[in-house]
Formats: sequence, structure tokens, C-alpha cells
Amino acid sequence: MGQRAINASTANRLVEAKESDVSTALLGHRGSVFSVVPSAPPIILERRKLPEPCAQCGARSYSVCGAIADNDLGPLAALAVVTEVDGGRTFVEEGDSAESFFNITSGIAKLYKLLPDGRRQITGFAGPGHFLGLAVSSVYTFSAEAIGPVRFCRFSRPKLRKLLIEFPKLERRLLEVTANELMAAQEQMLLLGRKTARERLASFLMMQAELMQTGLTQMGHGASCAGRGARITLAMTRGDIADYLGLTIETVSRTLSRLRAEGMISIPTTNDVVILNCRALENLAGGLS
Amino acid sequence: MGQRAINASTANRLVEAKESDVSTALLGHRGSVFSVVPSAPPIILERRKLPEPCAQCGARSYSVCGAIADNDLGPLAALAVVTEVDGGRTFVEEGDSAESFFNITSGIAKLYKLLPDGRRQITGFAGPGHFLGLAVSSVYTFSAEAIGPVRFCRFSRPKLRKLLIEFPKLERRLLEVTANELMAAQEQMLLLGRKTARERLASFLMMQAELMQTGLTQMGHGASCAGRGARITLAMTRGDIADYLGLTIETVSRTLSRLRAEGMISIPTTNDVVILNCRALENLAGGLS
DNA sequence: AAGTGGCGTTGATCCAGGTCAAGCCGGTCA
DNA sequence: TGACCGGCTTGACCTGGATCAACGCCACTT
Repeated sequence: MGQRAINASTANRLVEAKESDVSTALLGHRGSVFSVVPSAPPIILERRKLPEPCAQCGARSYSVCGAIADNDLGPLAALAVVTEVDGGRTFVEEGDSAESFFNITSGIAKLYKLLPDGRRQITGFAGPGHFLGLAVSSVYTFSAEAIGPVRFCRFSRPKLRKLLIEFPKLERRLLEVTANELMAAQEQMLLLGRKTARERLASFLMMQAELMQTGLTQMGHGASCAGRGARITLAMTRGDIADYLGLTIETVSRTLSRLRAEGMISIPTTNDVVILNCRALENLAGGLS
Repeated sequence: MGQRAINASTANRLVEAKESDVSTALLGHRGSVFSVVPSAPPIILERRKLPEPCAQCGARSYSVCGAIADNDLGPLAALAVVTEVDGGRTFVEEGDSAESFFNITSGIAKLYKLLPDGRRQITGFAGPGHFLGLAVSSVYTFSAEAIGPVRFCRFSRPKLRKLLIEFPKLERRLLEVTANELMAAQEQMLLLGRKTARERLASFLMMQAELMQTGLTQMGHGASCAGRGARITLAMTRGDIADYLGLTIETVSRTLSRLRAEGMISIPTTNDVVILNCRALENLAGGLS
């Protein structure tokens, strides 16, 4: 292995942080989630209390909050703090004390872990409905950075505990989504441990295609070509894809080019991929051929 | 990548299966958990109803069942089927319909996923207290094979549902262990996606050392040298370690030899490793040096 | 409209770890 | 007791993907 220690986006991150305290950024062990790092770029962070945040929430139907009946939304809304952050903003930092839980309602965030020298592994992308921060640990074990503007509901730990006692259905739903995430994580371990670069990209594209289709974040890797939308719009950069698939930017780029040359996909713009031969891509993703 | 498609242990598995139906073994999509494959080696599978299985269960204190009070053990025991299987026996097969949940009470099992050509990724090792099969999916998404004799309590899906309703604490505990497992899975993604072979082995050894220490299966990757037992007894083969770390047998063997040559460990017997320089190993595991 | 910086692509080269092959060791079975 | 077999180690060599480097393409900025 031994891929480049610090890639483009990570280097950027470090440069940004160097202005205050490099070791803090490297180890990610100090500072609270919403603290403002001195001399860091200005942080736009609105907190608005909407009148009926949950009732109007587009994400509710497919998030954990969907477990709560309409007429019980009052107490839920009362405990949630609706927050919006800009793209590029890291709103959960590995090592910080885990005081909040997050439920993303719009936008996409990348979840990742860092090694001290800057090597990064993105463990997942969290979109609307995704629940974050369910750690038994007292500190976060991952970081979360917004890709584009992200809105979420934030619950404090004790408040969530109260909610769980009040609404057992919520707890059941939480167990469900967590078990699902674990399943996806195991699938990703197979990808990272045993698949080739081509297979990884194929798997990634099939997964994104499924996301486009369902609009959900919790996907079941149950990829299949039947009735799948062929056009994918990628929210993330090549660097993000590389760090998600355990590859380098160059290999991602080269592999996509090769898939294009082979007629399996086309790439109308950098952020758009069209699947031309779904069956072949699916086989490749599954480790055949 | 492109590591050897079929390694020793997997090849063995396939040879065994060829006697009945290769495609079934490869795809793992037919046959129920306890069905006897024709002309397979005889399966020793005792089912005994102990008088008070739970009260005597050594694993209870650190398993999900610990959530249930002593005087409530009756209904729990009534629903559990205590089963014992031989080493080498695959008692959960990926793709089979997920009818049961398992709670391991003694022995160790490896959990894995296969690609159609035999490439294998072990996603974890499950020891006493480990809860298996919590799939939202209707089929198992992984296989489980006993390493040495394994005993477990088996619950049918509807029976577990009943239990969860009767004992909300059990559900909370289940959420807790699942969230823990997810955390470990994310740590493993970092390992598989971004660590070098040396770092992987160092991480693995530190993890095993922690297991030796605590006796628990659910470990928190919170490795630290303080008060850690230096002697590790490995339950699994080099092939298993390789498939767990996303490497080949040869690389595992070579890397262990190198760590020995560097004085970080000694290997008194094939299955025993002694950590000589814990600090150095810990740094290596964390990605430093 | 020239400068700048982030992102993506592509080519040339390198190397960590995979592949192939040989041999050792301990257990087991005839 | 010797043949066999499965697991482990080590050496020689190969290769997929990492690294290094150059360049093209926006989108901003001044």
C-alpha cells in the first residue's frame, strides 16, 4: 500500500488548520463541535427555530423521526435544534466529546476517520434522513464535513435519552437503521479488502445509481439493473471518491476513463455519469469478470 | 489489488462443497442453515435443553442477555435453543433466509463474505457474548463458521420479536452492542482502506491483546499499552488473519517475521505471540512511523 | 485579460504486496 | 514408520495501483 500520505483535499484541510494549531488538527482531540477556531475563516452557522420544524420536514418520512406519529411531533420538535452549516464545514470532529446527535434533513455530509499523517478513510456519505453520532463512546469516533450546505436537527445526549424512553418506537427504528448501516459497513469491508480498483468503482457507481433511484441514504447494496435510472449526479469530488474506495485520485480518474473507453459508462460532465451497460457494470461490481 | 482468487482455506471449502453442488456453494443462495448437505462429512450437531441454560451461562454477564434480570430468565430460556457445532462447521450461510438469531456462549466463529470467485473477507470474529444475525434483510448477508467447537443460543425471528417487546432493556442493549459493532467496522474500514501491511498486523495484534485482557468480544479499539497482557493466543489460522486484514497468507507470515526480527514481538509457537515492545507496536498500529 | 487556485486527466516510473514455487514441520492414519 | 496433508515460512519474481510530474479546464479575483 502506502498511498500518498496527504492528498489534495486533506492537505487543504491541514493548511487551514495550521493557522491555529497543527497538532490539534492532526490529532483532532480538542475543541468542541461548535467552537470557533481563532483566525479560521468565518463560520456561517444559522440556528433557526422554525414554528413546526418536524411537520414540514421533508426528510421525516424516511428518517428515524418517521417512527413518531404526527400528533406526537410537538415534544420531538421541542427538543431538536435545527441548524444549517455551509459546505466545507466540519461539524463533527473525531475525538471531541460526543454531546449531540444529528439527524440530517437536507444536503450531504462525508463521514471520515484520519490517521495522524493525514491519510483519510471516508466511511460513508450521509444524506437526508441519516442519523449521526450514536456512539456508546463518550467521544466521537469519526468526523463529519458538509458537502455543500447541510441542514440537520441536533439533539443533546440527555434529550435523546428522554426521547427514546418516551417513544420506544424510535428506539426500534434506531436499531433498524443502525443494523442496516452495519450491513453496509460489512459490504464496504469486502470492497476495501478484496475488490480491485475497477470493481470498486463499479460498485460505487451502482450504489450511487441506487441512491438516485430511491432518494434514500440508507441503501441496501442490493443493487440490480431492473428499473434503475441510468444517470448519476455525483455530489463529491474525485478525492472524496478515492478516500471512500481506498484508492488515490489518479486511480479513480484513470479507472473511470477506462470504464468509459470500454463503453460501460459515459461522463457528460465531471459530476455526471451515465451508465450505458448496466449488466456489465453490475457483474463487475459483484466481482465477476 | 488482485490477490489470489482462492486461498488455501477457501479452496478447501470449495472442494468440500463440490461433492454436492458447486454453484450453490459459490453463490451461497440455497439450503437452510441446519440442512444436511448430501455426502458432506457427518455433521455433529447436538441440541440439548439444559435445565437452566441462562442461569448457568458464563457469557450472560457480558452479552445482551445480561440486560435481563435473574428472575426474568425463565421466559428467555424457554425461547432459546442451545446448540453446539464442531469446528469448521458453517452455521450461517450468506443468502440463506434469515430465520434465526444467534448468541454465542462459548467458542469463536469467523464471520465472512465471499465473492463469486472465492475471494473472502472476514468481517469479524465472534466470541462469547456476541450477537449474530440482526439483519433487517430477510436473508443473511454474511456467513459464519465455527473455529473450534462453538456453542450458541438460537432464537427464531418471531420469538426474538416477542422478547424485545417483553424486555425493552434488551432492545436498548442490542442497540448498544450494534452501535459498538458499527464503530469497530468503521475502524476496520480505515485499516483496510488506508493502513499498510505492517500497520494492519500491528493493529490486529493490539486488538487481540486487548481481547486477551478483557475476555470480551466487543472490543472498542481503544488500544493502549497500560496494563495489557503481553501474551496472545491466536485462535485463527494465518489464512483467517489474511482474510481479515485484506492481505495474503504470505504477507501475513512475512510481516510477522519482520516484526519479530525488529524485536517488537516474539512468536514462541505458531499460535502464540508475545508483545515485546508494546509502545512501538501501538504507534505502528495508529499509523505513526 | 491576466493571474490564481482548485479540480481533473494523463503519462512515466516505482514499489508494496501479490503470485508462484519450494521446502519445513507436526499431526494422523494405514 | 512412513506417507500424507494441512498449515506455515521463505525466496524469486511480477504487477496493480501508488507516486511523481505536467498540463488542461473552469471559476474567481483584481
